[in-house]
Amino acid sequence: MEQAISFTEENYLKTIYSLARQDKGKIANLSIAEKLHINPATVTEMLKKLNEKNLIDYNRIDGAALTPQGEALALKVIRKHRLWETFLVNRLSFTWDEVHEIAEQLEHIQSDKLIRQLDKLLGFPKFDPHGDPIPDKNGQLPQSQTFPLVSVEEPGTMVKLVGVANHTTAFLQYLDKIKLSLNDKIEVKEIHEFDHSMGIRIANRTAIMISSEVARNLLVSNQ
Amino acid sequence: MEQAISFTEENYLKTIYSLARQDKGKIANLSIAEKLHINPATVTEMLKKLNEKNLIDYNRIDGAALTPQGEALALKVIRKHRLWETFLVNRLSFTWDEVHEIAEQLEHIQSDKLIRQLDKLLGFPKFDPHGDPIPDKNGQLPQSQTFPLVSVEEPGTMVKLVGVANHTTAFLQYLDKIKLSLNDKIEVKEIHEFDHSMGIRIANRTAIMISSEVARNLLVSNQ
DNA sequence: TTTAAGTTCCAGGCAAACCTAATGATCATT
DNA sequence: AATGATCATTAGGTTTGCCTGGAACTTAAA
Repeated sequence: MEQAISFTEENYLKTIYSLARQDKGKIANLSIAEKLHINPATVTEMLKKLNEKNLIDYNRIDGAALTPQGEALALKVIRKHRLWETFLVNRLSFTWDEVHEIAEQLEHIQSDKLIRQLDKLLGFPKFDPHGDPIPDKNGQLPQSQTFPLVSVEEPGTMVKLVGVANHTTAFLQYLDKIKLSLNDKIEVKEIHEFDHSMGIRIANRTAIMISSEVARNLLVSNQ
Repeated sequence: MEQAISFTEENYLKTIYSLARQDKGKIANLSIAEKLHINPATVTEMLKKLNEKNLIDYNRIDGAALTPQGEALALKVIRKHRLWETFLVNRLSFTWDEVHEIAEQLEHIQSDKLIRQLDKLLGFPKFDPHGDPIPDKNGQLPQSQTFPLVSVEEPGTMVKLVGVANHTTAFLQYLDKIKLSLNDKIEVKEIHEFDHSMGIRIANRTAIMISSEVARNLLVSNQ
């Protein structure tokens, strides 16, 4: 019994997956409704349907959690999304703030061979242009110990930008403006207690100031 | 007033375009219904809708014909389809009998920049893996004077395979089996009057027999 | 125990894309 | 000019997928 999954259903699974990452645990109806900008009643309906299809475990008290099948499907969609983003940036000269919407369409294309070959063409990338990990064909996420820049407490610390936690066009274009790119080295020069703003040097250039909000959205690793 | 076009509507436009190529002129309701395997009443409904949107000129007596806008849209979809097929074969190692269904999905992705960049990546190809002409970004089709092999009347004629008129998996796999590929040289050795079957030599190999049905679906050019 | 927050149930709606069955129009031929 | 064949249209449904608002319920905290 091959059950077809609609675009909408795939998007719900993706949303539940990403909320579960953040919130650790079962997902409330309302948080899905807010994220997707739809009515909570609509969410209830869909959650019941996904529960029927064994893609989530759902009850009114605990909320929703992906079943293994649901998680596999969510990871597959995420894999496709991130591979397509990588393709768009690496092969078709898109900038990192342009690719999300197109990838939202491309992620629903159904063809296992297509995604396998695309992965191969791109050289089996582990991270997409935003630094997000790309699940492999078995749904395994590459490990990376990243942390938000804002959590650095010692001036003088050197880190490397490996990802962003905010994918909005506005934020990405801000990074372009301050000429901060993935894999750039960042040295924390000063940390201001009162607002957690930071002075940083990017790739040994002149130091600049960034707000704690920005620092919160920059994911970095040691060295 | 940007009016959204659904997948289904795009498919109707494509169908009308291709029928107009064959049948020269206005398209009857019934021929669309047969091609898409749907009920004529359904077709009537959709044709009225497309007429409303000024994508076709339609009345019950003459049938349907694409307006300039409708033709431009049809050509755009065909362009996308054929560029994606080219990408799949040239970059992702697909065979020519595997690509149609995936391209049917990919052709509906909306992004002008995507298709422009894809075209560039592929080196602005003029023909897809089946030899079908790819419309350029202005909807212009490259010219090529091809004719079906079956129309050759003189034994000894040398031609080149430049396309196929039948895109079914069965036919394409038959061509693979007899090791006939695009751009192969074909020499017509003998023509049998009674059934129009032909003896041909492909790329100077041993001669083989093909039926007139096969010869009808092989598009060739001189030299 | 009351209230607020969250969830669900219910009734309903809407659009897209398809169907059947009956009716209507057109045309070729006699 | 009549007739029958063919094709198109109308009318009335169905299904799928998505959505809404409002009433009612549950739960947990004040």
